[in-house]
Amino acid sequence: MESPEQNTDYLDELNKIQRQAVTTINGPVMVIAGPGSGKTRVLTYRIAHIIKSGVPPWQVLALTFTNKAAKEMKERIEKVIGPSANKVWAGTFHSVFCKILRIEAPKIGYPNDFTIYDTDDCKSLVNEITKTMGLDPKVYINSVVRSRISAAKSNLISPKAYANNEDYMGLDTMNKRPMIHVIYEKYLNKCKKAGAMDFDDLLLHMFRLLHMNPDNVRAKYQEKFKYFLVDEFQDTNVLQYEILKLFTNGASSTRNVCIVGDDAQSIYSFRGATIDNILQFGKDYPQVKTFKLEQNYRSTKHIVAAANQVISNNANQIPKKIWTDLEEGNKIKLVRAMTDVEEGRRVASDIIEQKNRYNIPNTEIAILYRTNAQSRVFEEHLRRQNIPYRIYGGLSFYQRKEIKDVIAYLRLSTNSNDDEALKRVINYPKRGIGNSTVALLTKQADQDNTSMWDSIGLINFTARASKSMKLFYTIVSASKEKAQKQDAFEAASYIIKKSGIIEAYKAENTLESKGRIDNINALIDGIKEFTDSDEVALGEDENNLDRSLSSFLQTISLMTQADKESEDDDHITLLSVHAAKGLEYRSVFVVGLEENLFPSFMSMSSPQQLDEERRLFYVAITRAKELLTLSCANSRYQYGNLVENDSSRFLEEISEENLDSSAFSFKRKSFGKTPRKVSAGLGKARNKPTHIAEPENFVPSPIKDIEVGMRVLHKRFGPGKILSMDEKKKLATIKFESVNSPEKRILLQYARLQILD
DNA sequence: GTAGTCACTATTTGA
DNA sequence: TAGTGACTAC
Repeated sequence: MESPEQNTDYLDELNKIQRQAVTTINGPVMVIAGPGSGKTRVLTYRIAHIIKSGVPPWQVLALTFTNKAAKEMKERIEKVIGPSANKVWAGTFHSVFCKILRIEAPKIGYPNDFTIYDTDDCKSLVNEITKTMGLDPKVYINSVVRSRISAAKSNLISPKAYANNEDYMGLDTMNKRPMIHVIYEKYLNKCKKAGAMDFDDLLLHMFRLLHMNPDNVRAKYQEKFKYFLVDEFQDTNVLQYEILKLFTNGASSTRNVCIVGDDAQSIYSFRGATIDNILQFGKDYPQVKTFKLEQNYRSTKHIVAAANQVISNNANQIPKKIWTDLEEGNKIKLVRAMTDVEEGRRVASDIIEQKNRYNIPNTEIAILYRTNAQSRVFEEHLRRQNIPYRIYGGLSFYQRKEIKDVIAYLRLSTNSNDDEALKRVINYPKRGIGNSTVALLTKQADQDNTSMWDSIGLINFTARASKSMKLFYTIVSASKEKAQKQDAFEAASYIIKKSGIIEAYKAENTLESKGRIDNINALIDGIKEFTDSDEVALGEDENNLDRSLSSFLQTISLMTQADKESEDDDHITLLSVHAAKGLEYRSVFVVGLEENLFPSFMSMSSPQQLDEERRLFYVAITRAKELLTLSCANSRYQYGNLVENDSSRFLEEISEENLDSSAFSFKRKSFGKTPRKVSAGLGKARNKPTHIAEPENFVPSPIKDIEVGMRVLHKRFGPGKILSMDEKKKLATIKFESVNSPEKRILLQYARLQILD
């Protein structure tokens, strides 16, 4: 362990205000950190400084929003203080609370091995509840119900409080959904029975634990953690802030809490974040010392000036002025294209030009858009120009079907009450447990108010179902035992083998199924890595590593795709503005700057929402270090229609002197108009057809002429050969040439084929 | 169980 | 337009 008087060279790397923010380690501190102001540096050096001053690392709790931010922070602390850095409790809100709940869950009526329900599980659960309640799924729209429940949780409103809350009930009644509070109550109940928590619950139950304070557990953690840091505080919701207060505000707490944030970069109010927390912090911690980091080390003068101009149009902000010492740099370039296709083409050719002229590597270039759907045109042109690219967002590894299936088995083995996992795999691989049997099970469990697993023994199934059920029961029982006794890798290997999933895919024997098997093997490798690693989740005792399967499952539930991103690849990056927060690139393209797109048409109705769009634009342009290009199109295809929009009002908020004079100035007619629909259905030539057949030439042949061995054309699958057919000429087995799947069974009556030769 | 059809919908997204 | 979920008919 380092001695306190060790060198503090790192302080020399900080400016005066940064240094104050780093060295004022006692008492409440608020750091308002503009973009590029060295926020992460302050945060990490502050932690290093705390530890250098003699505080044991495990007394420091640092909370972030993304795993990536947490990881980066840890790595940077390690550079300053060495390997003891990994004793710091640094992680996302969810992962840290998950760790604590894993130890304390029994105090609030949950098992240690609780499962974490992901979004799909929640969807399925809400579906089941609305169905059994006989509610119309068109009225009780799944996503709406879930977001209402989530909002209630994030604002600490219980089902009972919900039912008595005029605002919530008023809105629900107005939308003809007065039963949401009942769904909410059932939802909580079902999760409890299943020993499951959704993402919001990790926060909610953390709150309940500290609030209800069984066995005086609050004192334990107030005793344990002496120094608190919260990153991106502007993105916290009410619940998160209340938890922070419970941690820091008690009698035995020293209230050494530092929050870091930027009200101008708050872009998540749509999911419950509230800037009020920043304002409230000053009231709750009146002795707070505030530091404003206003010097920007990232961007050149033109970019910083533009950012200031844009954000000054917002009402209500903490006053500050971002400035930079860096050079003037290039002016901001505007690209005005006629169509979205032209926009894509010009951005791609500009990228080539920049790479040549300024020698910018691909990894230092990013295209930022408001909606993910915009990425397609850019992909096409980048591909055409042979520029390698990668898109952020999309299906993560853990969301793939085969991985979810395997994980469902693993989940069931550590917590057999996990109904969602059970429903997923009870008949996968197929073992003859059909819908009616599952329905029977659901009903019984509902009646007895138990889990489906516990109901299995109580039902008189038909002979066939009973046999299948016994098989399933044996598999899971054996798996449960392994999960108890062995480490994650050993248990998982056994369970996966026992489940028969790999055999099922092997039997399919297609390219696709081979890929799925590869993915399952990759998962097994991942589990091996987890078991061998010494960075596994900390148990009760920091030196005692928890290598159990349930620990593994809880860890991966909180991971996302971005977490396993390989950074050394040579590619440019395409991502939404939201996803770009916290990142920086030498050259940034912000595209689609049109009214109704950016700002989004969804945000036109209220000034508050428009301000959030403006903050989003502010975040977008401040990602750029040297080169910033803003582009818009006169017309673009949206939902299959050609739509004309004025260029974005945000462009007019940037002064001419910061803009490239070679670009022509903008004349817009008026804001706030709905998009003009120009024409419909002209999009035919835009995208290459995904199928091979030419629809124009397609003439289906009469069924009677079709024979085994013929080469035929299918409208969607293209040419193929008929391998076999039943006598009545109803069903044909066809091998298509162009499709990666081997044989398809086609009903001739419906599918229509054209004989080719 | 599966292929095909129909109707519907359409920000942003972390864990 | 494109993707999805529900439904249907074998």
